[in-house]
Amino acid sequence: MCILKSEAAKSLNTGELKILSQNCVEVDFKKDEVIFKQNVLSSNVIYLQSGMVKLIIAGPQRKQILKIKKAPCYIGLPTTMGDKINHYSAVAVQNTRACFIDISTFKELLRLNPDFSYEIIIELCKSELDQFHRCVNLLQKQVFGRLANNLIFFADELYNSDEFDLPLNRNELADLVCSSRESISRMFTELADEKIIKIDGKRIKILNKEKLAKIRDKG
DNA sequence: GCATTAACCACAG
DNA sequence: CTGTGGTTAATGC
Repeated sequence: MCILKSEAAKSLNTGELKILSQNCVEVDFKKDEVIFKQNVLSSNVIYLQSGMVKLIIAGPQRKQILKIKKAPCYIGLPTTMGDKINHYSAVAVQNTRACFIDISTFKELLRLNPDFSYEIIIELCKSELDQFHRCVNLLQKQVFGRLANNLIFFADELYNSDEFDLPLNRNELADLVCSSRESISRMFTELADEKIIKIDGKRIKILNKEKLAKIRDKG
């Protein structure tokens, strides 16, 4: 049962787990497949079992990548609990296995089991703090700082390695840091010239993390 | 004024 | 899909 792996689900008893497993469906997604779509009615909370996903919202001007999320985690909690329709879309960035949990089942478990609810609240709070920081970064830093910030996030949080394949193309990176495709290109070549990173297509290697961190902090 | 930052356009691999 | 050059607008000494 996939959900067993979730931190929150550890606090469920056998009966509750049974309720969960009977109202939960596992689905595999290939890279670029849409897991859920903005503006459509949503009735599931989704637990990511493996893989990686980008959350995208269509803004007033252009689209915006909200966040890259890596399994194991829940996605769509705010968008499913907060309203009837999805406020953003989720698209697989790599092959991903997800578990769809019926919203009424999920609510029932929240009601039945305080430990489960507690874990969910913790996750949501962490995520909100995260968003606050992201918001300030986006508003107060220049593009270089925002890009460096995300490169370090990829290395430290997503891949646990200083060498990795970018989960996004240049255009999407621009959508992530509120910039333009051209600026991202230029910055990559500049960072490479200064031997701070090495680039080969989507392959990135961070050569000088101290300098990169300095760029991130200075903005 | 002059420099810097970064977006938009166009064109080329 | 990417990289580069030219242009341009906004902002800050």
